[in-house]
Amino acid sequence: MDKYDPIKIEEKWQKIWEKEQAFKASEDNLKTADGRPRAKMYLAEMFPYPSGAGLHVGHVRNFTIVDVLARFYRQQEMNVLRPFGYDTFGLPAENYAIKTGISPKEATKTNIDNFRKQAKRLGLAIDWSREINTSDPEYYRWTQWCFLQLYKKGLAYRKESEQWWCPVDQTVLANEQVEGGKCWRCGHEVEKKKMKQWFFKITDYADELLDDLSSLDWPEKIKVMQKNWIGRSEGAEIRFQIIFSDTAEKSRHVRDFSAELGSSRWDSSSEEESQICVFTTRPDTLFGATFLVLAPEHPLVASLVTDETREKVEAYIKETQKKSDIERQENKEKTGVFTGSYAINPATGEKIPIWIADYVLIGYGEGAIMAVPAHDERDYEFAKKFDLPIKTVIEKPENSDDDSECYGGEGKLVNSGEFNGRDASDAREQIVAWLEEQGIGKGKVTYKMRDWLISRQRYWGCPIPIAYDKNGDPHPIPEDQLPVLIPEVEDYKPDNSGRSALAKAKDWLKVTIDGEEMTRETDTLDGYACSSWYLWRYVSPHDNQSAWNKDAIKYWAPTDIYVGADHAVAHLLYIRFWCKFFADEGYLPFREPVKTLLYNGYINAPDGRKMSKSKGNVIDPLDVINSGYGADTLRTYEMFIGPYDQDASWDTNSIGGVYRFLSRCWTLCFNNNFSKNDNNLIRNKTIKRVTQDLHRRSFNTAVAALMEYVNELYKAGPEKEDVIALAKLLGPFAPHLSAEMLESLGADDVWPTWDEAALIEDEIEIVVQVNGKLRAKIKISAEGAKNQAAVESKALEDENVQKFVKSTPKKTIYVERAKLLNIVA
RNA sequence: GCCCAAGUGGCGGAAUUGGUAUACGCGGUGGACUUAAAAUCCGCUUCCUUUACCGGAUUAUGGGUUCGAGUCCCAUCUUGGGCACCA
Repeated sequence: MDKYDPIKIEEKWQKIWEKEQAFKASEDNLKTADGRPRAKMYLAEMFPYPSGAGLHVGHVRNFTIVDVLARFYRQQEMNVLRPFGYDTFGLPAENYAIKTGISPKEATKTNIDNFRKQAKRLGLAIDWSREINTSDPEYYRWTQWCFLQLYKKGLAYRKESEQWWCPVDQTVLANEQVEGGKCWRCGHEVEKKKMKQWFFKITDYADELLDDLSSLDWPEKIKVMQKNWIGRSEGAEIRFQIIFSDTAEKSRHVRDFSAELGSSRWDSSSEEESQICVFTTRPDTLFGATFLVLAPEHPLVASLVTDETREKVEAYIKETQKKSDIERQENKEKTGVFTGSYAINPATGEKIPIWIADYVLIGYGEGAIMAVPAHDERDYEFAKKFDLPIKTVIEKPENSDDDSECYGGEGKLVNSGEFNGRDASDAREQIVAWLEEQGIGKGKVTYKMRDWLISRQRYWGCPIPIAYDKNGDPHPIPEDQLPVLIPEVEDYKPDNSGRSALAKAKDWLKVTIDGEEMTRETDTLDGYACSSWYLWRYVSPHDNQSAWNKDAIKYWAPTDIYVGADHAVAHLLYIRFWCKFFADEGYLPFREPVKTLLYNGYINAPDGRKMSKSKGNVIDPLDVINSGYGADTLRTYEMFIGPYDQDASWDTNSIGGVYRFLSRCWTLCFNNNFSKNDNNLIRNKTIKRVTQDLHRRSFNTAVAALMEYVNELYKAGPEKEDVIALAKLLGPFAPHLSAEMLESLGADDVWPTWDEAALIEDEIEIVVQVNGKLRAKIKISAEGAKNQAAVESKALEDENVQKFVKSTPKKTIYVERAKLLNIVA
């Protein structure tokens, strides 16, 4: 018998699979060989960014999860689509180009070739004919088409606004790409910069994106993150009449913040300029509003200051501007100044002071609040510090254990005029109705989510298919002129003009549309736009008539299982947004792109820290394969390492155990020493366990079950049938070894089924407890186990049981399902 | 601060519906084979007591419900993740 030589057999099978295009998917593959219908199954991982460093062990885990499921469903004779692609636009390739002069296009090609070669060595069951690459003009032509569809419907628009700007990468960033005030790519602190930018109007779908979360088979933590990100709050906007102080500046020097806020909320008549609009989720506490607070950037501030307060207010505003957003977030100590003016609480008619403070944010709600210190933590803190009145309007219920001075809960209204005695929850609606009657407010919903900023001032991205006429007005590039190709340039470096390197391609900039000379847009699209539709491209990746073929999409999509480890609120929100948009446009027959989302954990270095080049603790999967372990061991090890959705640390010793296990599988098959032993029980048990474990995605215990099976076959001696079952069950984890074994055994790879009857044992072991403590194990016939009295009398015969049961038992509990008898003595 | 998840041997982890806690693997240890080592094969390996059996303790800590709790409830501690002045 030859020794198990993974390198040899893996090369052999990879060649065979390549030649036979073994995993090519077709929507015509509807029936099994014996005529039963095949269900479709579409699985994908989040496609990788092919970095120069090649595959790392995290990719292997991610790809293997998809592969195990793909092969499992395939062996169960389903029609499986399992494609692969590359997310290739982005900063690393461009920064590499700036450093080395090698074009991003060239570097990307090299990296893809390397990635593909490495992925193939894992033995993945991929339909390689469907490979896609987002920086391929054949692909980004359709990204541009998608943009134009959004543009046509007004969901891609341009506006001037303050945006996050990374001074290192010299580009703006989406809110989703700013992590803790820092650039997600380079980690440098971001700044605000006012620029005219392109946006996608994701906020149009805020409600649906929120509501549909409940129907998704996604991890709860992702749903919560998306819910928080959308940040829907229901409440009311209320207008407060301003009493201008005599010395308050009447000639308005209202600064223009309307662009900043993306609306014309404050482009208003003089009547509205004498009012302050606030947003609140607690209109029921209106009677307790004892002052107003405006964000320092609020445009009305300039007209509220008086001669006495001007100096202080201006100093405060200056101080706030100096602070970075991070500093503002870090320092929670309340600060603020009085403007000098007052407003009227519309409910009480009382005159209340107007303050400014940086704990009120200009970007949320109305940039102004009514402060109810008795029932809001922050307002309470502020009122205490500046000695402002606190007025209770909600009575704390008597049974409440909340003993803080500031009560934010529910209760009955007091000090609230005609609303006294009402429940706060009812009063919310009633007060809003009253405000509407009075014409001074209305019910309103606000969201934390902002529109998706998609402009990037970078070279290596999908050009935005827009050109500008002489007046600077945008025009879409006609669809028949797509793709707008990325021009070749000498120097990829952005300058600080706020324009990408595309601006350096002078000839490319000129374009004629409808006989008119225009200048092309030089911004490129956020890479997330390119990945927002790729799951649909996979169904017809080479279609040159449409982004995706309607029949193919109807058959394959939506994606049944999508596996990733990142992008909870960016990519995973964007694909849902595009899906809903294209469903509205009639291009998709479903409104959610992914049925089941699996979110796998990371693999850390043996010391538990993140793997990184700088720490020198990176495990290279190719080294693991080439060291002699092979891909099957690597794959099986990464499935055995722990639950797929938890982080795990690499253990260099443990992988040896998996290799030993596969070697033992090999030995069982190839030492030509089959016995005639009856292993029906353990074989059927194992088939059942592995099948059920795979259905519930418990990959680590499925491998453990196979290990136990092999250990038992070593002891008992295997029948040929036992080894055939083993080879089939190994298929998802160790496909090369499985194929080699099945070939030698002359068997197909169809997933085995178990015989429930074979699982019934002749003699059953019953656990006997006395007062819940294990005291004996007795054996009884299957027939006897059905009879509680028989089990009891047998148990009481046991010497050890007798030691603990001195008199007649008070009670006995027999659980046949658990094979357990508990005697209460 | 708020929300969520988790805490089980020396280590990674298992226990699917409240029913034998510690499966499987690593590490350790003893033996077989070998001149020897590696590889391989066969044992043992939660802790305490014990040559062994028997027994006792144990799933972060403290209570509770139950015939029976790693699993359910309450409180506390620790770790990880998310959100973080969002009115």
